[in-house]
This record gives sequence, C-alpha cells and structure tokens, in this order.
Amino acid sequence: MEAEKRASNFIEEFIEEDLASGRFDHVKTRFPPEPNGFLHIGHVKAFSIDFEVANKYGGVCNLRFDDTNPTKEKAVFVENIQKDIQWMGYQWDKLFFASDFFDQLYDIACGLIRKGVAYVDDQSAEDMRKTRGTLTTPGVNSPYRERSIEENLDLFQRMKNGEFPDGARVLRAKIDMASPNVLMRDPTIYRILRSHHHRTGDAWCIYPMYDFQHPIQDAIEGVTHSLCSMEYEIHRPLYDWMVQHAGFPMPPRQIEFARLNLTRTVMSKRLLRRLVEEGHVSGWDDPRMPTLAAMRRRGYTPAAIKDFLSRVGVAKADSEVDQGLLEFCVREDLGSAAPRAMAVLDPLKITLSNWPEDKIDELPMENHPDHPALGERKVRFSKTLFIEREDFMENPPGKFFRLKPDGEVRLKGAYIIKCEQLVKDASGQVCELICSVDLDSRSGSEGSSRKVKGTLHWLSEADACPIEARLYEPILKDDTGVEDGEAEASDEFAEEQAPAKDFIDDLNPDSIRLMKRALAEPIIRDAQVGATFQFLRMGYFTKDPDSTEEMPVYNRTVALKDSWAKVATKA
RNA sequence: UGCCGAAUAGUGUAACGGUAGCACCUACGACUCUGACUCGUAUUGUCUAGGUUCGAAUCCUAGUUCGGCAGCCA
Repeated sequence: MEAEKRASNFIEEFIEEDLASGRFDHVKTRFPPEPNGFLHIGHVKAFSIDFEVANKYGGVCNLRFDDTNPTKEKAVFVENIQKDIQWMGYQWDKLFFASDFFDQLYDIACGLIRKGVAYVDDQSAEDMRKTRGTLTTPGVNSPYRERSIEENLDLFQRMKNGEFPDGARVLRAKIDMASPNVLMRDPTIYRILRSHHHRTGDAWCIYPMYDFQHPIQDAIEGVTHSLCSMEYEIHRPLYDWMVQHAGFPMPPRQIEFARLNLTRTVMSKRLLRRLVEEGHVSGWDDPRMPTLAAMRRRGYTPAAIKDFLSRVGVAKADSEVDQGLLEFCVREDLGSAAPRAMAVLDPLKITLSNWPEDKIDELPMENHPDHPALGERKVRFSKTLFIEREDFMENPPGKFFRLKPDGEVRLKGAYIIKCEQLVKDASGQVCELICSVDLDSRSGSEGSSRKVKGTLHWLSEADACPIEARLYEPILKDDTGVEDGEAEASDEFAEEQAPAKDFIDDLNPDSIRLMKRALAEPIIRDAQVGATFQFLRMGYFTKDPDSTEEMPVYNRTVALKDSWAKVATKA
C-alpha cells in the first residue's frame, strides 16, 4: 500500500528519490563490520537500518567483514557477529570478506597507478604527517609524487613481494595536497604490514586502507546505498573519488546518519575492550555491557530492541537517548509474555502463630494475570514463610502499604496476615516476625473479600529453593558523561590525541549487586537457562548460564516500574 | 582560525510555506490480591537577531552553540 511504502526517515526519502529518478532501479545495502570486537546496541541500530531499508524496498543486504587490519581482528569476532545479527532476526544475502578480494583490490590499485592517480611514497610516517599540513594550512607535495608509472608499478609490486620492511613505503592516491578536506591530501591506500591475518594467514604483507577498500568493495558488490554513520560524511568526496577513478559506472551512494548514544554507558569498542581486558566486567557478555551478547544473556529480547530502535528513529543530529527508554521497551515486551512466579531476594522469616505446625496448604496461583491460558500452578503455604526484607518497616513513613507492627497485608494468592511481634537478633536487627493469620481470608474463598492495602509476594519454607539473583545498574555513575569521541581509535593513537580524563573513574561501583541468599519457587529453580520470569513485584529475571544444579543464577533483566521507591527516596 | 555536518518540550523524533504532533520521562487522579499493568488529566518546545511572505520550525542573511576531520585504524 501507499502508506506502507512511505519514507519514514530521510534515508528512505533519498532512496525513493533515487528510485524515482532512475539513478537506481533496485536497492542493495551492506553491513560492513570490522571483526575486532563484539557488536553493541549502536551497531544494531546500524545493521537494522541496513536490513530494514533493503527489505522495505524489496532489496537485499550483504554482510561484509572489512578485515583489512589483521592486527586487531579475530575469527571469534567473526563468528559472534554473525550470531548476533541472526539472533536479531535478520538474514544477509551474500557473506563477504574484504580479504577474499585482496587480489582484485591489488589489481585495482595497479589500475590507479597506471592512470597516474596513485604513487608509491618513500616518506616516513612522521614526514608524511609533517607534509600533510594542518586544518588551516595546506600540505606540500611529496618529493616522490611525480615518479613514473613504471617505477610506481615496480615499487608497488615489490612492496607486495615483501622486499621492504614494514612502514618503509606506502601507496597513496594522488589527489590534492592543498585540499581544505584533509582526507583528500593524498590519502594512503596501501601499507606494508607483516601481521598474521585470521583468514589469509601470511599470504600478504600489504593491506589496503579503509578509504580505498571500502568504496571499491561496495562498488564490486553492486551496493546501491552505502549507509554509515556521520563521522564518514567527510570521507564521502574520497569515497566518490575512489569509485569514479576505479571506473565503476554505477557508483553507490553513501548516506550518513547519527550513531546511537545511550546515557550512562559507553559505546565504543575501544572503551568496551578496556572494560573487558582490565577486568572491570566479566567479559564481552557481562550483563552490564551494551553488547548484544550481554543483552541476550541479561534477557533483553530482539523484539524489545527493535521497538526501542524504532522509537529512537533515524536522524543526522547528535543525540543521547535515555537508557530508560530501552528499559521501558524491554518491560513492555516481557510484561505480556513472561510467566509470573515468586522469589524473595532478601528473605525475612515469618512464623505464623496460629497456623498448625505441620499443616501445608496448596494454593492455586495464576501464571499470568492477563493470560488465563497460561494456566495455574500450586504453591505451598506453611507455618514458616519468607517475605522481602524491604517489605517490612518497624517505623515506616506515611503511605507505607506493606507490613509494619500491628499492620496487616495480604500475601499474594494466600491469606491476610497481621504482624504481632518482632524478634531481634543480638545487634538489634529484626530477624523474624511473629504474625497471625486470618484463616477466613484465603484468596478465592468466601471470606476473601476483605481488603487490605498491601499485597506482598512470599515463599513458604516448603517451597523455598535457594538461588542467586544478580541485580544491575548502569555501568556509569549518574551525572557523568564519558566523551566517546575517539570512538574506534586505537589505544596508542587515542592516548596521543585525547589523554583527557579516564572514564574508569566514572564507573558505577554499584553496577552489580549479588543476592546470594535469594529464595524462589521450584518452577524457577527447574527452568532452562535463558528462561524468563517476572518475579512478582521484583522485576523480570532470566536464568544465567552460570547456573548449576545446586545454585540457579538469575539476572534481573529489568526492574518493574516502582512508584513507591520514588516516594520513599524523596521522603 | 580551514573544511564538513547538526540545532524543535527534560529525552528522542515528526511536521516538506498553512492549527507545532507523537513516544518516553515527570506530576496528579482512577483502578488494582503485583505501589506492576491499564485508563484519565496536566506541565513543558521551534538556538539568536534581522529579512521575504497574507502566513516561516520550514525560505534568505548574519550570528551563536554543539559534533566530526590533520592513522601507514575502521
């Protein structure tokens, strides 16, 4: 339908223009990660756009690994990136590796030399930097710029043959050393680099640079729309130059959009790698990380992530999206799907004074309030129970609907109890409550119509299974913003360019909280790894791979919205 | 002080010369055997200054602020 086809952002508008003008008669995109780390939610935005746009216009999207820098790349990253994309529900058309095209790229580079638009430069990296000029002053031509085509061809071949040491020479595009766009000042397109490549091994000692490989590769694949983030906008003239001088008749169109930033987290591979390597997190899939692997482990769903991305939209302006929006989307998706069950994270013992010692009641409990089809399960009720420690206060502020001395609450799906007596330990802390039960108040019974304000989740001793629960907070402290600017920069280079402050200082010391004495229903204990429940009143939890037979481990995916917490904090 | 971009409620994003809307957040209220969910109500916005026009977030001019660019990284 017409409405279905209408552009929903500026990228799609451009594409529709191109389709209408006849510049292209189809759409082909590509997602081109470098396999040097795990994908994070920012990458998901990128490849979602690539895939969604292609799908919308009946085209396809390739997955291409831009593996042109063997010093940083690993096969393990290649595997995980594919897994992540598929987990999100996308399927690429062709799978390519830039390294599969090294021969072809080499030939095209030779073609550039023959055309007189590329040359071998013998200057050192330092001299090249000096002669490049600055942002406000033009550069000067290399003394090697006017070498003959024959000499360039010979030298380039000898570079390839390994006759020169690393760094001795580079191949450069001959463009304009005085260009106001520094990237156009004879950019390097091949360097000598002896490093074992995860796919080509030691077959090559020269590797193409991004500004050469990327546009050429797009053109080879027949990409029509090369979508990328804003920092490449300034590369576009170079992109177009390469495609044109390499002689491709149907140049792809590069379109840039703003990358995703989230509050209270970091979103660059460089910083994420530091977190992993310095041991601030347990790995790339530590549930506090913004990586897809971590989100999957934590219990985020592809549907929630897609919903989030669609709410964020696509634009060119820099922005930082509140992590709360992502959490909202996760709650919304899980809310209708996740079965409910009870777990007590920080147990407080309750003894019922008027409940017979050995009596056990089996109570029916709904698995989901909105979906009766999900059925019921039996929960046991006995003389000894546990409630959440924070659900009792000895001296509560006003509007506290939970248990307090002489107060009454309903235990969800069971009885109304009244707090009669406190038991304190040697340090004066309340360690047990003696309560009476209103025997007529059992849920569903005739006497159950009596209303009390609070309803608590609970567990009987008969049902309580030990589990470990892990609660998470954002990885950065509140009110700090980490400058993420030199996003993909290498460590060495970034240190020179931006020593600045160390983001490690902004790490949130409370980003993880382990509840090692938590208790849960048997259904929680017995679930499969990856299963998700709503622990009543406590949030959504997903079973972690760290779980053992003896000790199930649950990650809190996201807490429930808690309007009481806000009141309590303010008071 | 060069070049390339971007500025719309607290946040994100629409409006393509014709009533500035949507979502999240926030506040209040209703409902509630999850202080959840759901429902209702409300607050808050076009970077600045000029100009064109019957009419400007949109077009023009001049500013301001923010981001990116000087790897043999991608």
